[in-house]
Amino acid sequence: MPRVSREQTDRNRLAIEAASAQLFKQHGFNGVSVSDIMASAGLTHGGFYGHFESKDELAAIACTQAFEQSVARWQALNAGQLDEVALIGALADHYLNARQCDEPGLSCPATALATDVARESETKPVRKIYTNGVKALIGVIASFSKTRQTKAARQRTLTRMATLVGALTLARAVRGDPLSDEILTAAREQLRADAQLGL
Amino acid sequence: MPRVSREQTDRNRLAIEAASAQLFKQHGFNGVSVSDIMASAGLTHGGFYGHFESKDELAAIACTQAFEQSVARWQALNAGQLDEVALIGALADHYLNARQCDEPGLSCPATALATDVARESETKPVRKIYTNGVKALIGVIASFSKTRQTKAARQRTLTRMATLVGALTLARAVRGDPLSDEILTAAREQLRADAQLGL
DNA sequence: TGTACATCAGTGAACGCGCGTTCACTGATGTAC
DNA sequence: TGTACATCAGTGAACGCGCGTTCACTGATGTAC
Repeated sequence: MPRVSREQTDRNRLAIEAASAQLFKQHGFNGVSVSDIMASAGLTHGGFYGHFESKDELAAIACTQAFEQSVARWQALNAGQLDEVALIGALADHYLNARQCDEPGLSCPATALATDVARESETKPVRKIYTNGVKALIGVIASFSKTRQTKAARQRTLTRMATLVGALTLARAVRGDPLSDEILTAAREQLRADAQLGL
Repeated sequence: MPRVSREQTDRNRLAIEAASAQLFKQHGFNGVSVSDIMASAGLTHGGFYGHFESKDELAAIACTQAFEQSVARWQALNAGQLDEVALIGALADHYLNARQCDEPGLSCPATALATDVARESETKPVRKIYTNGVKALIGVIASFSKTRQTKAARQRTLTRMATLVGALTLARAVRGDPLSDEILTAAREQLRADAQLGL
């Protein structure tokens, strides 16, 4: 039943991008085939190269979009008139829960794609995209604080980011064991407690 | 030039195990082929199945050995008469440095294999091995403290583990950018500072 | 507005390739005498 | 200790399979008149 209207073509492209972002985060770049992605978008594999140059190009696009979505979600936490302590608590609750843990496809690329990106060659576009994405997320955490960004504050911000990523990474890897939830809860409460102390 | 002495056979098996542990940590379970592993051990791929049932079986063995090595290294930090603050500082220095960051093959499986393990089916042996390995590492951190393990202490221990894993994971993914070193340094100093405060 | 036709999005077979695994074979090792 | 032979660790070709990518084809869409 080819060919398809221009509007449908655009919708198909968006569907491919959305499906790939989800699948890449869930199974990694090498754990997903072009056929998997196209099937998930309701198409067959052959049409892929009408939309994208290569699987690598789509990976870069999907990574970009995934970070944009994550940054927007983090910024949305800042919509109310919350102070830093409440914002860090809200971020910890948002990031470290069972749903994020069980559904990497719907979750943050900073954690879901970290190891995949690290294993890509440094010349691949996705490396720079990932780095910029992480910088943007770190920027959102920093923006939660209304005071001047001292060296100590910067250090705390980077460590918070590391704790968020590490707790979710570990919780996923030990999923099925009570330790998984225990790690999420511990990091959540510790981040909140440390913020409370004004560290 | 087959066949080979029994001693050589044993040495070959050990070489395969060592090579695979290194390659799996570096490139992930699916990023390494049986041929890669055998070549890295100085052999050809066909002999693999004389030593192991399957690639999965070797993955489980390699994961077990990698954790044993990591646990031993962490425990070795405790050989002196250091107090908890000094031990946490020593662990942070050991875990969060450029060498660990640049050489995942020589590094800790808790970080290097986390995402790979998370993507394996829950029925695969490597899942349980990984979980037990992480528990052992957490146990070593807990053993650094000479006081009773309160709920707060347990929470701090789990968060420390998360921070170590997250900082190394992120530093690897943004390698090539100054942010990489900045994250390692920040987490290292923050872990030390928090320990100093007796948290 | 209606018709004739060029365009091109999507299909599915096909490509070369590398994967995990199997297996017939080789020839040095290990053993029985 | 020396010899004859069975064993079996390692080799490399081969298996079926799925990968990323290409391409001839189809037929509804979009356009020129």
